[in-house]
Parts: sequence; structure tokens; C-alpha cells
Amino acid sequence: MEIYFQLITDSEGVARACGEFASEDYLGFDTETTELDPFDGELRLVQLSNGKNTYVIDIRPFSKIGDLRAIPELAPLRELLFAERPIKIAHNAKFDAKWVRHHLGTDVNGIFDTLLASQLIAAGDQDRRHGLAEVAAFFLQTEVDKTEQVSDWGAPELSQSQIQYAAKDAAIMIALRERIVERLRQDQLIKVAKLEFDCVMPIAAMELNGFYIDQERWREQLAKVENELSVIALELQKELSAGVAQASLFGVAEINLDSQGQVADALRNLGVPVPDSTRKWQLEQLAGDYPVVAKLLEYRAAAKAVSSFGENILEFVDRRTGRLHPDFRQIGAPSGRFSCSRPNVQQIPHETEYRRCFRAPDGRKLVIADYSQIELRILAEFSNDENFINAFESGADFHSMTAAQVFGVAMDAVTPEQRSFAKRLNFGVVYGIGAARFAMMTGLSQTQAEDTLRRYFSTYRGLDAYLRHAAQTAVATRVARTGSGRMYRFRFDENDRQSVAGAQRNGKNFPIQGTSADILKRALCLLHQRLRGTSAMLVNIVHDEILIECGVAEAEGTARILESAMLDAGAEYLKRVPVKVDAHVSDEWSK
DNA sequence: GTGAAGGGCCAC
DNA sequence: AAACGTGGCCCTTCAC
Repeated sequence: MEIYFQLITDSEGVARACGEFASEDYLGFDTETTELDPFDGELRLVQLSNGKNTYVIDIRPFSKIGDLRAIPELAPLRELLFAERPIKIAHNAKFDAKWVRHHLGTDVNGIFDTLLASQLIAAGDQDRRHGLAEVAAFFLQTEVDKTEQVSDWGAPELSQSQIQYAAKDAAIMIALRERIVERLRQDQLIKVAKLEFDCVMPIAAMELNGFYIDQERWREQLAKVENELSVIALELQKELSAGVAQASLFGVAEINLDSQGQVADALRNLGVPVPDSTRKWQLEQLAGDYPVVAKLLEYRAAAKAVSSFGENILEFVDRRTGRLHPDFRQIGAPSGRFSCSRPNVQQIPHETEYRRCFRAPDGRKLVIADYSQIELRILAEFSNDENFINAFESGADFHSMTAAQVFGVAMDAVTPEQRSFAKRLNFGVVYGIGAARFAMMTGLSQTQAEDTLRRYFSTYRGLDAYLRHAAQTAVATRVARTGSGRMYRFRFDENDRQSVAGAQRNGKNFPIQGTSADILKRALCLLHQRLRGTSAMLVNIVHDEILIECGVAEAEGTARILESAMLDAGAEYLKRVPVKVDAHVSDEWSK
């Protein structure tokens, strides 16, 4: 493809390019940077293209004038990027948005992200890759040469080849979007695509904001657990070694306590009937009869805490900001849930000792809000089950309410055990639980479990019908959808009972989990709009929970904005069932 | 030495 | 695969 491009190095060029492009509907947009982390490197190039002309703006000359975020010479560029129109088409726009926000001091609005779109179209196909080269090959049957991607973008003079590569990546976006939009339309993914695109900037901002961790508190907690661990390890080592036959003159062979093989052998030598695996739930059954097993569980918990929630988390604290800046993958799961890594701040243990380490810096506050029972409310809405909906409308304790309905007793006569059954049933039903598993987790016999499940589903006939229908539809159409239209394509072998059963469970779970993700994403978008111009900043999201950090004076107001954004988002997807959000202001993540 | 696979376990 | 869904991270084991 022949492309026409111009390198721009001065303010007249910026004004001319941005002036010319301001009236376009769509622009290809890309950046080249000297590093991957915006806190490390330099934003070298910003490329804009209408498909015919491409402007490659060298940012370096402007950094000599003054602060890139303030100099008037770049105002036209900032305005173009900030405007909702033209739409900026980028591949993995989060990357470019972070660099622009950090270095040019403006949000990028009006985003079309070809990576997210490609993921939506792939609809859960894990084999598909979504790099620009793969996406261009898939939608345009065009080869994109990415060799210059890792070239030296810090060189004083960029080569003609580098500039051409930079221009091409932006230019290709126009055609790519056209083809992708066709597919999004065919697959009825326009609404969910818009939802995803509107989340890019909030997430980019959140990653730049970072999440504050009190390193001192964390180390104190770590020291405590490390102490515990060394004591338990010693005791456990001694107890396990007692059963080892091959004691030698030099003492007993050390057992690697982290090796499930060695531990299982040692336990068997002690006469413990260890089943095929040494997983927690299996060991828990044995812990009552065998103190050594209880000790092993203690060891496992402490070892996990030290290895997964120890010093390694602190290694991710940025030396310049003093905060964690995790990577959030916007479509981390096919259901639309986020995933998070380096570090994963979505899996911090719920215990106060850990959560309290994530606090507001001095002079600030955390505003924390989460959806109450959002997945069950979605299930109630989708199934249109009168009893289930009534339970929510009554506003009473939901699990007690279902216990009362399922066991046919008055609300105030529900025993703690009945409530516990109802609670586990309510959670399990979202995942498509079966009687065997329910029996296992409650200690009921298979028949009792079957009986309880039957009673549950005859109380909630609508729920039963909906879940059956969802499972059937998944198998018959091989497609499931969420409230926003997000799609999952099932790939199963109809002759393989296991894989059919898997599709049935996913058919039940995907729309629920996915709609929950839809609602959270909608809330993020509303929130970003409503918090603009305040000191409040998004710092973490955990599936049904949003954390914001802000100034003390703004905390109460922020809490109200957060709560209403989440409620409004929920109400867009749930028409019959009330949405409930619990919001509070706190110094720490823990209440 | 390095990487993949699998067990195990944290979150929602 | 505990016949309950979605992730990421740590560890050992095993193959190259």
C-alpha cells in the first residue's frame, strides 16, 4: 500500500495538521515511545491519519519549548485528542491514552479500539491472537511489518523507515475500522463495543493513578506470617519425618513441605488415608482426625501468604510514585470481566490484616462501593421469577428470605443452618451447581442434596425454567449473550458428554457473570464523566467493587457520585429488580 | 538453564 | 475437573 505521510516538527505543522483533521469523522491514531512504561520514557511520535494523508508529529522538538502539558504550541493536538470527534482509532488504545495523558496532559476521548473489537468478535475463542499484525491479517488480509516497533525511538534522527512504519500503523486504522465495524454489526456487537471503548480512558487513568500501599504495614504483617511459617514448618517437618522409614545415620531426610508428592507420601507413612490429591477440601475432611493434617493446612496457608502476598508485591511499587500500577486487561475473561496482574490487586486476601495495608495516603480518603448480590439480581431479572424478585423487592436479608421460601417457614423461624444452605445454594446456582457438588460442600447425602435442590427449584419455577432454557440455548445455538450483547461462542463436541455439560454450565453462567461485568463497565464510564475536574481518582476495581481515592473534603460528595453512577448503570440493565450499592468513606480498604 | 504443565489457592 | 463459573501467581515436576 502506497501511503502519503509528512513528518511534522514545528508548531505551524501541528496547527495545520490538526486544523485539517478536525472536521474528519475518523482518524487513525498511534504513538511511538522510547519505553513501554510512560513513567520511564519519552513520547516521541504521535501519528494521525485519515487514510489518505498521515501526519507524523515529532514531539521531541516541543519538549525544548517547555512543559508539554502546558505549551500552547501543542494545544491544537490536545484539543483534537480530547474532542469526542473525530473518533480516534487505535490498537490497544489504553497504551497510547496513558502516554498522552501523562506526557501531553489530556485525556483521549472518542476512542475506537481495534484490539478490544477484535476480542469481542472472537467471542471467547482463546486461540485467536489480537496483536495488530494478526488483526490486520484477519480483517484486511494485509501483512503488517512490526520489525520497526522495537527500533530505537530515542534516536536524534529517526530513519525514513521508522517514520514510514509509524505512519503506516496509523494509516491502516481507517480501513481496519471499516471492516471491523461490518463484523460488529453482523454480530450485533455495536452496543458492547461502545461500552468497552468508553472504558479505555478510565482504565488508562486508573493505571496511571496507581493504588497506594502502606509498605511499612505490609512488611509488619509479612514479618508476622514469616515467623508463624518458620515455627509451623519446623513442627510439621518433625511430625512428618516421624513416619519416614528411611531414617539414616545422618538423621531423617528433609521433606520438601511444598512438594505435594513428598508430603502425601509422608502422610501415608503416618497412616493417614490421603486420597489422590492433597487439596484443601480433601485435607479438611481429615483434619479433625489427624492433627498433622491440620498442621499441614496451617502451613499451606502461611506459605501461600508469604509467597503470593509477601515481598513480591512490594517489588511492584513504583519508585517514583510510591504506588502500585497494576496492568488491567479490560477483556480479561470472555465474560467481559477484567483481569489484573503485576500485581493482581483483585486477589488480595479479604482479611483485615492485608486489606488495611491499602489505605489512603495521609490527608486523603478512600471511597469504596460495591454492588450487593449483583449476580443474583441479574438472575432474578433474566428469569423473571416472581418469588425471586419479591425476595429482592422486600429488601429483607436475601438468603434468609430464600431459606424461608425454600424450607417453607416464617422469616423469623429460619435457622442459621437453613440460611447457610440457602446462601450456598444461591451462590452455587449462578455457576450451575449439581447435587453431587452441593452434597459435598454441605455434608448432606446425595439424596438429601437432590431433595434440597428440587425444593429450591420448585420454589423458583421461573428460575428453573430460565436456567434450563439458557443451557439448552447454549447447546442448540452455540451462542450466549449478556445484557450488552456481549457474545460467547461455544465450541464443544456434541458426542462428548463432558464438553456438552461444560457448555450448559457456561450457558447459564456467562450471561450472568458477563452482565455483571457490563454493569461495572457502564458505571466506570459514568463515573469518569461525573468526576471530571475533581481530585477524585479511580484506584482499583474488583468485579463488583470500585475504589476511589480523593481529598478529605470531597469524600462525601464523591461517595454520592460513585453510588449514583453505579445505581444508574445497574438500572440500565435491570428494569424490574432493584439494584443495591453499599458505599462508604474510609481511611483503609477494610471498613 | 529454561519453559510448559499441573497442582494448589487467593479473589469475586 | 470435586460434576461450580471467571481469572493470576507460586511452587514442583518434567521435558528439552
